Amino acid sequence: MGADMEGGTSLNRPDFEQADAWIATAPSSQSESFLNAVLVIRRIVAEHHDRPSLVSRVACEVGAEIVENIRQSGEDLSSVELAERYETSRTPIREALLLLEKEGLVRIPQRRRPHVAVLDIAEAREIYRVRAVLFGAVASDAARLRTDADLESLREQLARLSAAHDAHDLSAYLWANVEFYNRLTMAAYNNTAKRILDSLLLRTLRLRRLSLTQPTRRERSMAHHVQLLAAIEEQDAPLADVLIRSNHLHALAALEQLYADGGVPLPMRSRRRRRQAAAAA
Amino acid sequence: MGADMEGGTSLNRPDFEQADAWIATAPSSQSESFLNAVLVIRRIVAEHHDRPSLVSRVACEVGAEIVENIRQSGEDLSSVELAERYETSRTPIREALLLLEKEGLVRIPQRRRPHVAVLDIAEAREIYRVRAVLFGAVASDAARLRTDADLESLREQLARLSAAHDAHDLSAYLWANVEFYNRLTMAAYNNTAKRILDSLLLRTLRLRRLSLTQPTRRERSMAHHVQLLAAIEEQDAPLADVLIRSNHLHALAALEQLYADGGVPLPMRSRRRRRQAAAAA
DNA sequence: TCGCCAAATAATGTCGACAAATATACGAGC
DNA sequence: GCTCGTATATTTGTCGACATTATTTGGCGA
Repeated sequence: MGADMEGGTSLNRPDFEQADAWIATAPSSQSESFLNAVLVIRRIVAEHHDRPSLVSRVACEVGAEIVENIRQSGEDLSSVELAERYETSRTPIREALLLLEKEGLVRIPQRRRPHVAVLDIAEAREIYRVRAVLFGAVASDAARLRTDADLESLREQLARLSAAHDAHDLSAYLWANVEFYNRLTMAAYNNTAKRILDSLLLRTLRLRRLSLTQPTRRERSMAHHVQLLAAIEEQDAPLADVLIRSNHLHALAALEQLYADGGVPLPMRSRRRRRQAAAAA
Repeated sequence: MGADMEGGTSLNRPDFEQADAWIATAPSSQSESFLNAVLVIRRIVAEHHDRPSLVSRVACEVGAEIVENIRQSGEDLSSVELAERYETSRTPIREALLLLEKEGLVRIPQRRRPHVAVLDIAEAREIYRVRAVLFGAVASDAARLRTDADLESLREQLARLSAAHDAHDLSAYLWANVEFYNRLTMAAYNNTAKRILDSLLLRTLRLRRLSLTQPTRRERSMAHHVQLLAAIEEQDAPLADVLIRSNHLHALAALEQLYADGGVPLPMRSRRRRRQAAAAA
């Protein structure tokens, strides 16, 4: 999806330049990253909506916009605006927003406009703590239960991760990372845990790109993945557990740093962008 | 399972005798247990719906019926039926069902009737494993972070638990147990973890009563709580961790036993109860 | 000029209706 | 008698409309 023309209305995704700031190297990978976001979100939020229903389409797209920081934290998500934009009634929009609320990307207060959920450092801390513990258990299980096919799948993904790392392609690295964790959780054969981890991942995905901006963080992350896969190959469950927990705590520390330095662009106090009287279809 | 009488309309809560089978001693605590279920569900599913909105009312009541095994596993939850029963349109019903789906009590396949989620042993196993790990971390945190007020609250609740145990009141014991865990998770000051644990608890609440039917299980559970509180009082985080994990694994073992013995009344293959033309208002 | 209160505006929650899709009942064929 | 295909009957997904409730605009007073 390229430039959203129709220059006047504020309905289009704004400030692409801002998004640019996070894409370190490959400028053309913007839309590709967005597509990745849509795919991941579809996997997580619309897993049961097998067929491309209306609500799943809206949920995926809006969710991707949030994850890609096209919609800023706290920004209003008026159901009528979205209904106009997707040329549908408000009922499916409402349901899509409910799906996104379930994943923690959107908040829907009673009788108030839904808005993009804000992720303060306290909540991020909580999420990372939970993820660390759960991921530890999952990695531990994966180390014990993984099949050869799982192992092969993980190796393959690690190669992609490494390639993205070498190419200094931040966006590619990010999504390869997500997919690596996806395969890892699958290897533990615990769908309940996977669901929870996926949901928690989604919540912090907005910050992930920020955190990986730091080169030292990326180095550490890459090294970590190599170690982790080795531990799983050797079926060293305790080591896998400790490794992944440690990595999460480091990632959290990096995030705390970013928040402390004001590197997180989040404020935006819920003032609604004025709707222009938009023309026809 | 008991007689599915289908006397007049099948819209009312049926087979109270069936519920009776699980209430070991106090026959009058039936409705009280239902009320407890409603309260707990309101706390969990409708936490943001502060004001008593329509959807929260429906969600709480239907959810309570599921948890109390008044609605059987797999039973259809037609939105028109519910709309009739609550004298409202289908829109709020739909949203209420979505809320319950989010908590795993209901499944809503596309273009098919929603139905009470079935909880097979595999999923129960997954849930208990996740809960064990997460609860371990939470208990660990609680041991370190608990304030004196938290401690007092836990002691008080343990007393109630003990009283219910001495009175052989299964239902009271069950709900006191739920509240004890609620206070415990609060003492860890991690709302994300609490939310997840609450949701997982809700999913297994239906089975909990079954599991506690076994007297030895109740003895063990009671003893466990005493030990756990002691560990938290002494700020022995590792001990709290191990204790709660161990308890969960024992509970799971009891469940496996029940499933193996066919003690779980769950089957019911989604055939819809025939609607009778119900009369006026 | 700034802050508080009231009218006006816009958004949400709910409703009843309709089209598409599914589940049920009925009847034919073996 | 039982299984399979077809017609009927519900049911879901979506829509546009309305009442109620927030939000914003505009006015008044200090």
